[in-house]
Amino acid sequence: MIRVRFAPSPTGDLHVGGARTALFNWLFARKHGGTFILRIEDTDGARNTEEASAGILKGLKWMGLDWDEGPEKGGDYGPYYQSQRKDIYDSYLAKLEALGRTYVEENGAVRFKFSRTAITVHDMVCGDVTFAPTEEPDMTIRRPDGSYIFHFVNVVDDIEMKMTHVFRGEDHLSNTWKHIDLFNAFGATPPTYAHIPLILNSDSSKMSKRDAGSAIEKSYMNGGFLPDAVFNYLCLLGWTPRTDSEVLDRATLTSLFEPGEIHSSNARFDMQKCTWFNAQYLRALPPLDLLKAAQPFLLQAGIIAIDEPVAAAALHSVREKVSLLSELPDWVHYFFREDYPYEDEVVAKLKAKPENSALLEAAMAAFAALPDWTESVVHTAIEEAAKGAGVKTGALMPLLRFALSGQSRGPGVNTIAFLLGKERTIERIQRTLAL
RNA sequence: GACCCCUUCGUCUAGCGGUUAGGACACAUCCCUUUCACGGAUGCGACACGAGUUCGAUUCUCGUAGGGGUCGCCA
Repeated sequence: MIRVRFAPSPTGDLHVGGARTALFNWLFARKHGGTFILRIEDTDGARNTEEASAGILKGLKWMGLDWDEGPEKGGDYGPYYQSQRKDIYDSYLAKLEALGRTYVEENGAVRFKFSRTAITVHDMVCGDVTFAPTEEPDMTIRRPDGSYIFHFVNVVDDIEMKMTHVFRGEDHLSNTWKHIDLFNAFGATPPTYAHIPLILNSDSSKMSKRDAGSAIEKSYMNGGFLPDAVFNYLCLLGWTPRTDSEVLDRATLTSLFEPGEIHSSNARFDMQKCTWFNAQYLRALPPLDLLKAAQPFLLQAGIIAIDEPVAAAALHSVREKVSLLSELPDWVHYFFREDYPYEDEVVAKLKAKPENSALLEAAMAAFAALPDWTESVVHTAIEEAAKGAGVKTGALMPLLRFALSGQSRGPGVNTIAFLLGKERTIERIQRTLAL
């Protein structure tokens, strides 16, 4: 039975590196029907905060990385906060003491005596990596105040929680021999490791919490990204599934996931490509799902969508024009207010030719005479109005677009008119004629 | 400084001894078109360097250079 874990330390928000680490663990667990555990490594009281811990849970949930054991969930190997596991660590320390593998510093800190033998890490990504007997000083595993250090608790918990595999950042590879030394001391079998490549900024520096685009909540949740898109893009940073398309849903990514295919070289984060993925997912969203996803951004822009089907249809009509949910309000606001603003330069164009008013009036008359109100009927009416006025359809369309939306770009004019309804369409033309 | 990992278009990558070195994002041009987009087509663009192994290296080996990581009483 496969058991994997994501073990963040709550020193800040969930960032893309952490999310990708969690993602690979999650994929592996889900693919093999294993257990995905969330363990909060809050052993450093001075640096950990509850807000950060909550933020990490929030980010994971948003990404759809649900855990089987851990905070809010429980499980047979809890507690899942290391700050609550002191008794367990004490007993493991006692084992080490009994083995004569520890000694106490003058100030009370406890150190673990390295075996000082060659240690080989068998890694699913990097292959076998052998470290020569170390010359480093023995490592501290407990602070003078009695709290424990990462390397120690990490190993103890991986033993206690029966982890079978560990996917973690490659920054841990150089320390893994220390962990194996501990596993060996405890007479435990180390998990199978997979050290995954780091995510770098576009300038090749390691992406960390404070870098632009690193925070899941701030950059992606609040930035108008869809979780599926970020999930998809992050999968492709360090792993290439053997498929033609790169746009793949969770089920496909899960079934295709192979740890052995994970790259061993670092990857730079490309916000443009991540945004492109988002655009792909945005377009594929059914209207009501799009509305649901866009609601927070509409609300933020002061748009209250009362008529859900119409709002959904309005959003749907511009779905191919945007890449982010946050861009949607600018494209649809005029559907939700009668005092929509007019773009200045288009007002100038409209007034530049006196005959424009006559064209708009012709269109208005044609609309008024319509017994039905569908997109195609509206379209035909516009064509005929243009014909009757002796101009091309293409000359009338922009005028109507501007009258109905105040903008020079948007969905098809017949679509706008249809969604507004006959009455509002006529009112808007009148409002524009009065400019 | 020591040790570890890595090195194909600007970026993400395919390639696992013989390919016109393929795809995606971005960019450029054209087509489509009532706008903006979408979509379609085309183009631009890479094997870090040096030895060796081999009939033949992007591919294997070793160096060099470059990048990243680790060496905490952070995780």
